[in-house]
Amino acid sequence: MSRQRDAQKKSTSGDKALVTRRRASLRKLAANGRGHIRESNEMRLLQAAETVFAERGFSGATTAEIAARARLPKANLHYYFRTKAELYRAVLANVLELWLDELDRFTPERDPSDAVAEYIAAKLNWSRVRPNASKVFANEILHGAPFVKSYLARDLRRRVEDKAAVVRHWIGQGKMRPLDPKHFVFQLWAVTQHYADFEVQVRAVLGRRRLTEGDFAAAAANITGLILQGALARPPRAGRRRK
Amino acid sequence: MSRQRDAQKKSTSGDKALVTRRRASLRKLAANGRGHIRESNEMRLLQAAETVFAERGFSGATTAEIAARARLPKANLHYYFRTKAELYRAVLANVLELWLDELDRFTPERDPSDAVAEYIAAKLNWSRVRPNASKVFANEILHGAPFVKSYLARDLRRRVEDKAAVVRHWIGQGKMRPLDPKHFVFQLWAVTQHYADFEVQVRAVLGRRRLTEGDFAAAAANITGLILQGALARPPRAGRRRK
DNA sequence: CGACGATCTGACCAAATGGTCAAGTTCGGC
DNA sequence: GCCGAACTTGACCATTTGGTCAGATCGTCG
Repeated sequence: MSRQRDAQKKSTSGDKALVTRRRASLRKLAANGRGHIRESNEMRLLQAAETVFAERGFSGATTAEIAARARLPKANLHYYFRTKAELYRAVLANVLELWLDELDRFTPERDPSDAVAEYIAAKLNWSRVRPNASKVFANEILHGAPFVKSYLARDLRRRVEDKAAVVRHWIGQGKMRPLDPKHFVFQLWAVTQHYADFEVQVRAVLGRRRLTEGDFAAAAANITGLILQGALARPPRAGRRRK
Repeated sequence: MSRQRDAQKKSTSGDKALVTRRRASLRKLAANGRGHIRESNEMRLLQAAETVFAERGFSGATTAEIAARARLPKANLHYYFRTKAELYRAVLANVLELWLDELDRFTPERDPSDAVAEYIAAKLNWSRVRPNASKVFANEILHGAPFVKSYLARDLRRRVEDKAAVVRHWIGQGKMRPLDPKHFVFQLWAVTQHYADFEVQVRAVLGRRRLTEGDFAAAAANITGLILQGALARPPRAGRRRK
């Protein structure tokens, strides 16, 4: 819980006072081993909210539906989260935390093929096990990122900048084709998130009622093959020598 | 206008009576050379609606805002489009029409590298000149495609089935690597739409206030390079010279 | 146990919003 | 210029919905 709250404080600017008050309250309670009711209820609300926000978007979601899904009276929801926006922010903070770290597989020492393959597998796995997180984020971005614009411009941008340097390093080593590192990252994001965000379309085209584990395996294999062959430098042997 | 209406009739099941009535009225007027007021106003409303739906989603959009953007009183909007849902359907129909045809570049006689490169360029171009169309569609899919689910399962699925056959043909000819054709199509969609749907994120990471033509050119080059090298069979001879 | 803060909740409210309507005004063919 | 149809629009309404509140209940520490 506190992880999520900290992330929230980091990534959003509004409601400082509120957050501070709530955190103080939490700390005191946590120290006493109390507050487990709060923790449990916030958990349920966040989970319900993730689902409802994913299905209906921010405006389409109603606090009544979220509360119902969490099996709590609506007034209780507003006891834990002052406003719908605050609840939404909390959900977003969870997702951002999830997303951000995956890029850390990109380090100069590693082999790009390993790092990229792992990244694809990991991201695709999130799309499978927590599609709603992905959808909430996608929805937020789609509508202009009103809540996380500053986060994107700060943290995310810096992070991608770092990873772009790594990719450039790999290129310099002759391990990858010369390509634009940032666009390369966009393309990784695009293909992996697609299976969560556009799930309905994928299902419709494949004629599935639900995407199976096999579908995701096929997707992973395809993406990995495409990206690796598309982005890695061709192996120097086999009669061809590059660089 | 009639194109859009037909597409709408094809792709949605509800409101048959309404559509029929409106179409009859339209036909009569068109025959007399009248109805230009209707045409012009519907146009403005559709355009305004595309923007607002893209920015706010279906639930977030208000008929008042759409009307204001079209510089018409709200009651006037409801004169041309009975309900918000009907207006939304009309916007969607426009987009679907736009999307569907691009896949037709995939024909067995063509060279896959040409077809794919063209497709990427075309799709990316739509992302640039009509990002809102893409966003409306993305939003619809993201939230479970309540209005177009049947369209996806019918028309789109068949279309992709066809094109998958073409890809298989190319693979059989040794022009492409053996890969899953449908997933290949998903990946094409993903990377091209990303630049419209996640525009804010792309802008934030690139540090742009607006995506320039140059950004799109870079994206196109990168995607094309990645996909072509990733999906085409390696040229049999060592000295490369294609086209 | 008694106290006190945390938690719970039904009832309520004001604002926003989709949609209606009736009384107009304009248009274009005759 | 007349007439019916197309179009316009301010005023209005019912519903939905985010959020409030006061009073009740619970949990636990001293």
